[in-house]
Amino acid sequence: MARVAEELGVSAMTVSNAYSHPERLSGSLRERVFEAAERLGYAGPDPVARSLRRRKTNLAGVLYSNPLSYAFDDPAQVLFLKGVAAAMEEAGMGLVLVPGSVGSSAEERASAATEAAVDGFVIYSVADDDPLVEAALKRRLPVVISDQPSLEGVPRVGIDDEAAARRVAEHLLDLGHERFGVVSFSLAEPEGPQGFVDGRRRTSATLRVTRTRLAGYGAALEAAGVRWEEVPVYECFGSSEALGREGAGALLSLDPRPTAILCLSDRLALGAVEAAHQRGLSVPGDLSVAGFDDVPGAAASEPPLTTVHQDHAEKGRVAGRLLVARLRGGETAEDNVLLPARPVARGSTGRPPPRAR
Amino acid sequence: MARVAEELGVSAMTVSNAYSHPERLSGSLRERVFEAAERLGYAGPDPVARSLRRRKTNLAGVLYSNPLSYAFDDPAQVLFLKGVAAAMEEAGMGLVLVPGSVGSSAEERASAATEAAVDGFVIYSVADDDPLVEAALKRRLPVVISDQPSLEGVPRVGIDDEAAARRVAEHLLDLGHERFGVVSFSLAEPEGPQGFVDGRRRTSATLRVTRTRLAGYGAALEAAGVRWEEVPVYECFGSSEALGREGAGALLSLDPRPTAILCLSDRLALGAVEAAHQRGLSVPGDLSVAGFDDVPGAAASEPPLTTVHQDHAEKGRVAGRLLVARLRGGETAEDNVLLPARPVARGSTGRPPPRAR
DNA sequence: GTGAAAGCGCTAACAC
DNA sequence: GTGTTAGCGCTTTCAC
Repeated sequence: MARVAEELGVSAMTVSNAYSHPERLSGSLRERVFEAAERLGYAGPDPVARSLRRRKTNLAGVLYSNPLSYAFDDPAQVLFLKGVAAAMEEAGMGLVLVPGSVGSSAEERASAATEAAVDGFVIYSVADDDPLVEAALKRRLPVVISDQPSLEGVPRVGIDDEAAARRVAEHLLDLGHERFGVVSFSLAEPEGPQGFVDGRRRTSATLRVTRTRLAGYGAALEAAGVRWEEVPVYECFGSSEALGREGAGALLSLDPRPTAILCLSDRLALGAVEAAHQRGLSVPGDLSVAGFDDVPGAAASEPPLTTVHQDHAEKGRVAGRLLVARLRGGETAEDNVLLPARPVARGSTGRPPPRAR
Repeated sequence: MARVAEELGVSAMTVSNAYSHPERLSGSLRERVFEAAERLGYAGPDPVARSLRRRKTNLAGVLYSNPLSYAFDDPAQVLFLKGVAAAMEEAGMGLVLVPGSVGSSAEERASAATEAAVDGFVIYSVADDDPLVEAALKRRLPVVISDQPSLEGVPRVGIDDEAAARRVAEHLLDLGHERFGVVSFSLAEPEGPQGFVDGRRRTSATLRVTRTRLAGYGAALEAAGVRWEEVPVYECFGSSEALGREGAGALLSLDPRPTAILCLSDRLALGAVEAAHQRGLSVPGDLSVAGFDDVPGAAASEPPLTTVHQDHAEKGRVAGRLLVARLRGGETAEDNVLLPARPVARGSTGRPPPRAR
């Protein structure tokens, strides 16, 4: 910039103004500045220096606990990102996907939050005790959390997971089911071995969404006289079709076999349906399967998946807008947005097989 | 930082070193620095100031010409982003999604490239004459282009679009088709009215991918004695199922009706299949439809879609790695990576109906 | 409408 | 091991 100023015999300030405050210059001088810049190969004010001086980057960071590329595998997460991106775009801001975790140690993850040059964070679905959260908060930048954890004084957007879970379970109960199984994603980080989960781990899970959904299932089942303690819950460390197959496979090997499987995500549920088919069981004839999320594809699967609908893109959009509001307006009212979610009964659930009643 | 240093009676340099060069400090002093920082609410070196001083941000920008949220609608783009993200994560870098374009004027788009605080750009599928490209190049930062445009001296990763298009067209020709129609996405930006495209616009299109794929179709058809000039090409301004329905609808209203429709993307092709079904035409009985991209879902559609397979995630990964290599290694050999792409014949193409032969 | 001074928060380079 | 100096490139403030 100094070189451009020198070339023209004006001060650096004038060059700066040409870019940042056009109205403070005569049109012709402004033209001359741009022309000289072009000649000297000056592309305009350095964004980093400008950010330092202005004390804002115009960038929002998105933080989650998985490797970046996972975020693009899960349709629910993609929709969420889409919503956040839309909100940022509205506000003329960019989105930074912070490198999650190559080695993925807790420390490394925290440092991602510490070292990101952003004006604020959207934290997406992270464990209550993830050091990421503390690190982000320590920056004293505005933060909005989606889904989890739920933190005093930090705006959060999510759904009523417990009520939604309760209502899918009730749907299955209404159909007459009595023997249940659950395929869950992680209850806590870091991940241990996969497998069946005892009662203590169920209630002490550090992933709020998992804990709350399980609590919802439990409440519904207990209310109907099913002993929740005895319902097998298989914990998978992730949320993919393959894991759902594995989890449901374990449940279907039990004797007696469940007639209904509740899954904490649609991807797990889609895998559960596959597992049933592999064993020659029909869905919903022999086995009912319910998912959670209503991702695109749930309605189109064979059979169409009973699940809980929620608007993931909207969740992201709201989270993004909440962050922008904080960034712009300083302290707004404390927000804790609960978006609607409702069970959708489709073809994958039906009455239990006669011999099982 | 100064406050922390003062608190401890050491220099700012020592505090800086505690964070950036741990080995230059005694362990105990380092501990004391962190402890004082904690007490004073200092979260560590400001990332922006650090970036200014070190002259690197550890961020790569991704540039495309559509609004950010579009990128999350198209499965091919999501996979591409996933690949870029994976490459960045490998390198310990973050990814910036630069706000495309609310008002979306060319100038605004260019300014996104001018004002992004990044170390380099991945430019994804942008028109030859998009000012975005010039703006990014002017920054003199490393740039890698995916798909388009194709620029002297700028590394590019893509597929051989022309050859791939030629081969799908040949597949249809081999089946015996003689009456073709094409559903294309945009030939140029900015977008004009949708509709049928004349020969001049076909060859002067500024979107290289579109131009090249059309050229591939044309070459195959001409070689088989079909007059390319007379093949109707319907241009849609985007690549969605809805647009594919519209474009195919227009083609199916022609008399004589095409027996084969070539689509420049799978989403368009999926829409074309719907359009046929709406009209009571069977695919491939009455109409053959071929797509391009082999997105997840193409194989699972009804009927499974004949298309051109390419590995979008790999494309993103290669683009990302190329950028990282430039960033790290300075000038590497000029790269122009062509990834494999091959036609995949599935259920949506078959022999033309007897009465049409 | 233009410019001088000051400083955003940090760290490379080099002493000690 | 620790400190000093200097400066990354810009813009806010205020004077002219």
